[in-house]
Amino acid sequence: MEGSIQQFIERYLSVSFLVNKRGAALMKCELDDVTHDQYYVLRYIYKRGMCTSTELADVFAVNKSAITAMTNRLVEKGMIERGKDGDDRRVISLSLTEKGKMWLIETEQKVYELVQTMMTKLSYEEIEQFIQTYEKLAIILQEMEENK
Amino acid sequence: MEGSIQQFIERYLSVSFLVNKRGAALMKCELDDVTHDQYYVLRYIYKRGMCTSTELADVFAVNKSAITAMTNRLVEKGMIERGKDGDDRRVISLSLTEKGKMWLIETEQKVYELVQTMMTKLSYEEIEQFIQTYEKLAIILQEMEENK
DNA sequence: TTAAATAGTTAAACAATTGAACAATTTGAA
DNA sequence: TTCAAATTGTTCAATTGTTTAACTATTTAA
Repeated sequence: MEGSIQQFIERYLSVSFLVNKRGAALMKCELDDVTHDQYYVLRYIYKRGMCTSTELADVFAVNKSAITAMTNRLVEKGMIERGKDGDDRRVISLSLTEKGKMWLIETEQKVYELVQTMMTKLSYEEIEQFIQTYEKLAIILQEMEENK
Repeated sequence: MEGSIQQFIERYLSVSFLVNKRGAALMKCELDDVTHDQYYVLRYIYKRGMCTSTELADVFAVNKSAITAMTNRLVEKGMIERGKDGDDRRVISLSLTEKGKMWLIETEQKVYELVQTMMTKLSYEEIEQFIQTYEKLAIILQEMEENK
């Protein structure tokens, strides 16, 4: 049993790195001017409607100054805009511009096709099970981060 | 059925990004001076015993010049060494130094503990199934890359 | 034999990231 | 109520990973 766990870990480390790297490389082809990380930031803001730097830094597990740099580039590209809102005058809200929304909707289409091509080589049940476990891992990781 | 696939894609995009980011952030704590990417390069060379720049560039899906930059840093850190060998005098072989091997073995221990903490919250069967599907995805991605 | 292909490097540019220092603002305890 | 501590976001300098184009050295093949 011990040996098997070791092998699981070994296989997991190898395959997770590979899939991430190769997946990112494939996605990049669909993203024009926008980088892989920027795409995920745009996605996140779009799904939230609006969010703050601190929230992004928490979600993406990076420093706030990294978020400042990224959002600067996205503002320069006309994809997002900063706005003051709410009672707390320290807080700056981030939201997609019309251009940003248009771009994201178009791009999601292409990315979806890519992921779909990948997924339809698996059975419905296998996908369901895979994603469920993946989601469990996300929660476990978050707990591990908090208990540190 | 159509709608479900859409939801799978959405869930997959969200969760894969999160797990990668957070997993990398947790791992980084165990890696002293070495970066996340450098760790995977060291791992790969160690498992192979020896390899070339071109091979690394293929496996990691990046340009050869990116590999040159990374290996330069690893040579500066004393973790790997370049050697000429074989008949083809263009080829430069990369292998771990003694220091590199020592470091990797120690670090693998810590990383294994981390991954183990994560995995032991799942059942044996669930891990097995998850990794199997993950490995299928790696193969599918490689095929998609070739057919392009 | 020589033109094309291959292995690796270099240099310039950009993106992502960290850490430390900072300004503006809010919160909370004495 | 007041003032020290905490929070939000920014700036700056440094490091790393990456791409593209141009280049050198070497091998392959027509």
